[in-house]
Parts: sequence; structure tokens; C-alpha cells
Amino acid sequence: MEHKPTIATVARHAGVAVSTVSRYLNGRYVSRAAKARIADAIALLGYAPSWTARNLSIGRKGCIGVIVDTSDDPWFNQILAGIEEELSTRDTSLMLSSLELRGQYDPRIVFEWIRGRRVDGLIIAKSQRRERPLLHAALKAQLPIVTVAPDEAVTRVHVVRCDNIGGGAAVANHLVELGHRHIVFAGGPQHSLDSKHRLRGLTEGLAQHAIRLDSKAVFCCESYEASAGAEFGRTFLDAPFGATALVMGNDALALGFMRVARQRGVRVPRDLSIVGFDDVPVGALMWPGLTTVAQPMREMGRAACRRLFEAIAAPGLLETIEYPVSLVVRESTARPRPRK
Amino acid sequence: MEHKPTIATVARHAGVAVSTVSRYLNGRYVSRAAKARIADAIALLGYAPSWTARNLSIGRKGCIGVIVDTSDDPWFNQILAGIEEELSTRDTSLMLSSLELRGQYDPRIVFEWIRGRRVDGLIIAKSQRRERPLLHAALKAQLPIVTVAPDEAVTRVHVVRCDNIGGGAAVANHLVELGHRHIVFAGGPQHSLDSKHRLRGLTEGLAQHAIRLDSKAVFCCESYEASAGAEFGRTFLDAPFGATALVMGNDALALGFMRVARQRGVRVPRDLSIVGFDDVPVGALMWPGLTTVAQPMREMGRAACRRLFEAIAAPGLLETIEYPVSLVVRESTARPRPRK
DNA sequence: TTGTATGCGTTATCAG
DNA sequence: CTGATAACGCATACAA
Repeated sequence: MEHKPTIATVARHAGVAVSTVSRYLNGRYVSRAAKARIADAIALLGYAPSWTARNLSIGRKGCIGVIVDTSDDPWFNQILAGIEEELSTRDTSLMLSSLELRGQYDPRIVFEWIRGRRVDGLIIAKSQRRERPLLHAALKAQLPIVTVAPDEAVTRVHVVRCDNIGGGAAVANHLVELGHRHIVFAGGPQHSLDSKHRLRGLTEGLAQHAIRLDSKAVFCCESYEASAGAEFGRTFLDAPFGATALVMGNDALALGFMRVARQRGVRVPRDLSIVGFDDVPVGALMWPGLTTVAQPMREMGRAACRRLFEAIAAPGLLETIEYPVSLVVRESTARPRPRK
Repeated sequence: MEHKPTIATVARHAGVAVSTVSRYLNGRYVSRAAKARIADAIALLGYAPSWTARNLSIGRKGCIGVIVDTSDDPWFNQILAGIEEELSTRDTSLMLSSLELRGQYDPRIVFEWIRGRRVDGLIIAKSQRRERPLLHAALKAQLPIVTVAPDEAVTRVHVVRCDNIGGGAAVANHLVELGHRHIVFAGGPQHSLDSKHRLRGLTEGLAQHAIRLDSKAVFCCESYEASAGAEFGRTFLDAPFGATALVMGNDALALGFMRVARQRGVRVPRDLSIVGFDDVPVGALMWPGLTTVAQPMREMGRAACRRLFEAIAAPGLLETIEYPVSLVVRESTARPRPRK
């Protein structure tokens, strides 16, 4: 094998012009005779077209960029699986970049993608306020963008999210049905839109049952990481608490909290029922399993991908797709213990 | 903005030839005067070179492919973070593909990468026997390959692994020091090389202390997934057991087992000490935290990436890099309860 | 040091 | 239906 065969090699071998081979490859009109000869030549030479050249010629990249804070996030991994699934049916690949690689925010790679026109579109998971410059740059470069579960109000981009308010309400119903009356909520960072929505749903849901969620029963954590949940746990459990149920802003926080609780001998759910949000796989792995609000993450990933391709093909109207959530009841919630 | 500026636009604007601009971009010799004019033109036009065109011209792809069974694997995510870290210093991007997307093995995308010459090299995480056709195809296409923690004997590729035998021995020492004499090992799939090595290290380590690991005390699970660990737990715990410590083939198995154990009221570590392998982040999140053998996964990911680039630059000798492991003692191991 | 010409592998446009 | 030929955007011998 001297050199990789190109379309020209094939053409020469089949005794036709390169343009004919190109047409053959792209399913255009070619006579049966030529078709056969070209097919033979391709098989004989083991020819495969070059993506790079093809992309240069038709002016696309054949890649979409997927952006996330850190790729070792169970929630994101489910989204990613959905994207990959959808992508596997198309002739496009996935480029990945984490924004927070060594503990600090560094979006340079993504800016490089945008400037160098390496991607046909962008999917951003959980975009926050700090992603604004990124969005601006992409928008200016006419790059279609889909955000999944944006944690702040975004504009001019496509959105795939889930019904956090409904999720909060579902939790309220569940806890009330179990008999809880004293409930505490601890969300993520103060400005997190997700937490606000989840809290709103919870509050409204409780209000339906004439239960008021006092503002003193609402906390927020430093981040959405387990460590923040643990930290909250330490301060919360240090003081005596009257609550019988605790709703955390997401599963990671809940898991971090639970570890501390267990460490201190607080029995879940006997002493305290706990609920999370997201339904990450590990929640089902512990005992007690974590009661949580599940998002159809895989499907959301697929939807994001589909939406992006529609936007690439036809820069149409912006759209927000909202997915329903569902309560997954495991062992971390139960009837409150009757108080003496 | 009518059209994206190209290198020609810049050249015209700066009053020089395109080749001069190209040289400027690639840091070759250009007179100070020309340099300044080109820089001005670039800034003015907001020009950025096209990666696609550049790659076509110099005959590379600017992408490496990263392959894994499923991307929602905590171990892999750490490896991935390392790869990304190393990549961030180079002008190369990362393409990702999961082999097992909808529960079934489907390597078509990767074959497409290889045939279409979309990547400059391949990193394969945990390759198994079934990956052989893939390796063959890549090798035939002259594509450099690095495997991380291959789970079978591989040849003709670069390897980054960790010292599983040493890990097994470390576990043996730890358990013996605690006073354990009756130890059970449950590995992954029967032919898994990792499990074999870990078991060998354990056996040899115990032998140092004149403790024999009976073949009846060695089991294997269907897979490396938590569900398999849970399944093992159900059958193992159904029968009375004399062992005071259990070593599982990896963390996922250990977590699956622990859930079942806790569910059945078996107290860890009081009734049974448990050890895993890998040190995935969730192991530290539970209570009791999982004692385990840590691999420097992040560093291994970086090493794999570095090795791949060396191989791309100069197809030199094959190399195996082996990293040391370290025992991480948490709460799942303790002295055995004195037997009556 | 700079400019000219040619190549990288495909696709697209037109005549034929 | 087919075949030249010009893009696509950049890199690089080679000549000046």
C-alpha cells in the first residue's frame, strides 16, 4: 500500500471522472454500468472518503461541541448518553470539553472551537451566568446553541429543561401523604434558578394542604456538590431540629447530607426523611435508597441533540422543550415517627 | 459581515501574499513591518484560521478518539478528566464514543472513525477481547493506540495500567494487620485479567502471613456492575459464612454488595469488612466509606494522552506504563468481631 | 524575507 | 448521464 486511495484513484481505476465517483458516493444519478465499475474499484482499493476533505468542501465541520462544568457528573453523564445515542444515527461526531478542569473555570477551549469554527453547533449543560461570554461569542459566530437545564434565565438559545416546579409539588404531595408537617428545604447556590423553581413547587404544593413553609426553613448550600450537602448537614444537625423531612436541592447534596447524618447516628428515614432531585444512578445504590424526583435525562439529551440539528439545518424559531418529571420513592422517606 | 474572512482576505488587506500570512500564523520568518500590518489586518477583520482547512492541508485530523464501554462509569470519568487536562495544552480535540449505547455492543461509530480517518489516534479504556476487531482495523490503518487498563493481554499497542498485583497485596496486609484470617474474594467476570491480578496479589500477600486463600473462598461475578455485586450478595449472604472480610473485584461490585448487606441487617464493618478496588468518588460518599485500592486515574489519563501524542509524532517502540496504587482506608474495614 | 504555484481530497457548476 | 474545472482555506517547495 503506497498511498491511501483517494477519489481520484477510484476514478482512474473505474475509468470514469472524479465527479462521477462523487455523484456515486452521494447517491446521485449514475448509469448502472458505471455504478458497477465504481463499486468494484472501491472494493478493490478499500477506499473510504476523507471526512476532513468532505467537510472542507461542503462547509461544515461534522462535529458538535458538548460543554459541561465537569464531565464527572452523574447527571451530565446521562444527558451525554442521550446525545451519543441520537448522534449515532447521524454522520456527526461529538467533541467534549469540561469548563472546570483543574478546579478553576477555564473556557478557552470552547472559545477556540468557536473562533476556529470547529463545530457546527453547541450543547451546553447547566449553563450559568458565567457562561454568558461564551454564549455571546457563539451567537456572534452564528452558531446554533441548545442549553440543557440552564440554571439562569437565558435568551436567544434553544432550551431543554424539566418541570422543576411540578417536581417540587410532587415532593410536597408525597411528604404530606406520609404525614409530614414540618419540612425543611435546602437548595443549591442562592441564585440557582433550579432551586428556586423546586422550592416554589414545594411551597405551592404544601400550601395546597394548608401547610406553610416558613422562610426560616429554607436554606441554601454553597454549591450543588456533595461536599456542600455534607457541610450543610454538619451545621444543620448541630442544632436540634423539629423537622421530620428534608428536601435537598439535588441528589448530590442529599447524598452528602445523608453521609453526615448517618455518621452522627441520625436514622434515615426514621428520624428524618430525605428527598433529592435528579435521580442519579448512585441514589439507587445506597441503602436506604434515595427518594428523588427523576428527570428523563437520557431523553432530554436526545431532544437537545435533535433540536440542535434542526437549528443547524434551518435557523428557525427558538423553542423551549419542557419534560415532565416523576417521583421515585425509595427508602429515604417514610411516615414521621410519632413525637412524644 | 458578508463572508468569513480567510487568509486571502487578510493578505489582501495587509498588502502581502497569502504565504506570508501563513508563515506569520505558523511563527516563521516575517519582517517586522509585514508582521505589524498582518497583525492589524487580523485584528481588524477578526480573522481566525479554519481548522478544517488547516488539517486537510497538513494531513492530520486534530482529533483523538476516546473509546469506552459506557461513558457513565465513574472510573472512566476520572480517566477522561486526565485526558482532557492534557489535551487542553495542545491544539487537538477529543472525540468520544461509547461502545455500549443501548445495552448492546455496537462499535460502528469507531469503525467509521477509522475508515474515514477522522482521528489521529485512539485511546481505549478497559479494552476486552471483544475489542480485537477494532484494534485490528486501527492497526491496519496505522493508527496509534493506547489502551488504559486493558482487561486482557493485548499486543502491538501502548498500555497504561496500574499495579493490580501490588494492590491485592496491600489489601492482604491491611486485613491481616486488622486481625482477619478468614477472607473471601469475589472478582469480576471469570476471564478478567484485572481480577486475576488482584486475586493473585491478595493470595500472595496472605501467603506471606501463612494464610491460605482457599479456592472455595474465591468467587466471580457476572460483570463489574453494581447489580452483579448485589446479586452475588444475595446468594452469598443466604448461606451462613465464616469469613470476616470480603474483597470485591472493584468498587461498583462492592457498593452493590454493601447495599444488599445493609438491607439484610449485616453490619459493615462489624459483621463483615469490605474492600473494593479503584477508589471511585462515590465510595467516599457513603457511610461507612469504602476502603479501597486507589489508582491514580487522573494521572493515568494524562499519561495515556501523552503517550498517544508521542506515538503520533514518532511511531516508536511500544511501551507499558505501570502506575503504583495506594490503599485508602475508610470505614468499611475494621478488626473482626471476636467469635464466640 | 517574500511571492508564485501547486497540493490536500471532495463537492458543485456547467457545458457537452 | 458524464467529464472538465473551479472552489473550499490553508501549507509549502521553490524561485525571486
